[in-house]
Amino acid sequence: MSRNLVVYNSLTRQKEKFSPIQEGFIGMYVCGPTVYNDVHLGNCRTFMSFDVIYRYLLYLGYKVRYVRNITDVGHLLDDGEDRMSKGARLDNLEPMEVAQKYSNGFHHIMSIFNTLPPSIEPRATGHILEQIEMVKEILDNGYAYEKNGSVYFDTLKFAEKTGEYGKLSGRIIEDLISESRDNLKNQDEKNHPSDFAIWMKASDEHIMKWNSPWSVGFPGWHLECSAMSTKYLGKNFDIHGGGNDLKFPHHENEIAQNVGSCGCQPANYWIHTNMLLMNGKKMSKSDGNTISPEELFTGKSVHVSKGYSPMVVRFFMLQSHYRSPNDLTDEALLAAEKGFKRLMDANKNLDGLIGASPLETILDTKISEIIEGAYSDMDDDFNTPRALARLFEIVTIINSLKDGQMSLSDISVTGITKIKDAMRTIIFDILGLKDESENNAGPLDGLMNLIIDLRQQARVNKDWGTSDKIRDSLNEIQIQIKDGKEGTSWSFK
RNA sequence: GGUCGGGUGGCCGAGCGGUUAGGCAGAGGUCUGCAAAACCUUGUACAGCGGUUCAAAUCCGCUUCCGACCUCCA
Repeated sequence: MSRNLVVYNSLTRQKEKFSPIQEGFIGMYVCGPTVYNDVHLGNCRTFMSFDVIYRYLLYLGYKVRYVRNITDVGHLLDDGEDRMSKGARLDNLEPMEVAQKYSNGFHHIMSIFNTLPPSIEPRATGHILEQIEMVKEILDNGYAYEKNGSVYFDTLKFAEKTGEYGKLSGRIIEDLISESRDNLKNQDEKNHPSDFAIWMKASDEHIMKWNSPWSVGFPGWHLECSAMSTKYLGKNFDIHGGGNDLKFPHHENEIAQNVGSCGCQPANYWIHTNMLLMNGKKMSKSDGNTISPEELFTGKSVHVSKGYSPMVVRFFMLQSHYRSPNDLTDEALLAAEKGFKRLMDANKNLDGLIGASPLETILDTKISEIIEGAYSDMDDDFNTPRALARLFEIVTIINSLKDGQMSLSDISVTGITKIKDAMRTIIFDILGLKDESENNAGPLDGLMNLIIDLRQQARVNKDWGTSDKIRDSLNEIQIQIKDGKEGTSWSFK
């Protein structure tokens, strides 16, 4: 915590020095998925971005309560039907079955991408009471009105009295009047087009509904995040995050609900991640420009020429800043795959290195500067691409030491230890990458050692026919033989 | 149409007043029985036009192209 963390705050549109409400503790709320179908890669990018943020805050020594919700009710489609109900109707399942099924899938993918689980993962349906309470408070404060069993947030009145509405998204309420879409359900019940439902009366055929003072119905989308963040992090907490497509209306309305119920700003810092593009276009569930994690891993998609491992994908995403759009292309993934391998190989090469200088050297100093630079990059609004660039400078040094372009006497014992610590802390703890090649242990290793050994004998006997046959045959089954200075190794192609 | 954010070398992608970003590809070299792999070295850039400045990819203006949001989205 001695470092100076700076974060970009969407609320003020500038980088700000980060200081938590309570020294040493951080409350962070991130909008999670609506579990009505499989996660797509765009979702994954957002959660990986916040995973790195979470990991870095932990690294800095903060005790972080990371809350990421699961929305399983209240999210309306264009025709007014609840997403969950629609999923249930199509699959002939209970709504809770749909939610469970896709929550499981979501967790599975998140773990494949090596993201840490949040501290609390609350569900909207588990917090109906809290949401009803919040509707009451908003009504009591005069920022909502009831119409036919539904309750709407009064954006005009709220904007007039508090001047708060539109701050986050840079929206002006007059513009909202003329631009609002008019095809939403119960639009005619609203006093003002920018008003939004915080409680909706359910129709008879609606499956997910609860009793309330106003009607048998369900909470509006936006409300669950306001209620749950308040419940678990308090009325005012440190960080609120989400994809930047949630800025409006979701986050704007969330702020309105929080301010409207308790009179205080929910979060001090708003962090928004940018979109994942594919071939230059926004990746989105609704317009078909999408690739699922499985398709990407297996290569079974028209968008990729082959499969890419989860860590290659994670590395690829870390190579761009979380606030920049990231364009996923086959070519870019191919480049990331090679770069990631180089990074992992260098890390492994470290094991064989021992510094020979008893004293601190010029190289030691240079390395310390690079490492400090990498941490400074993380301090600067979690700049992972820059931190990664610094690591590659170290990669070159490691390889030069290993291959003899640099002498081991140029570096001290502690210099090597420093590199090892920093590489591992940054790559694995902070960036959350994993060395996937370490999963190959078992009988295969022994078998390969035997084959390599036999080939080595043939080579010693200058039996090139046999040695080349072994090499070429293995190559055909996607195993690559690598003859190096200190012996032969192998890997999957 | 409104609001916001962008256009950086063959590709991806940082930087946002003076410094080598980095990765991939390309070129040269090292190693090797040959090859592959690996490693080292290295060229190439800031959409266009003006302006401010000793100095601009970085600030300002205009032009042009692209993207996001504007009540489905992470």
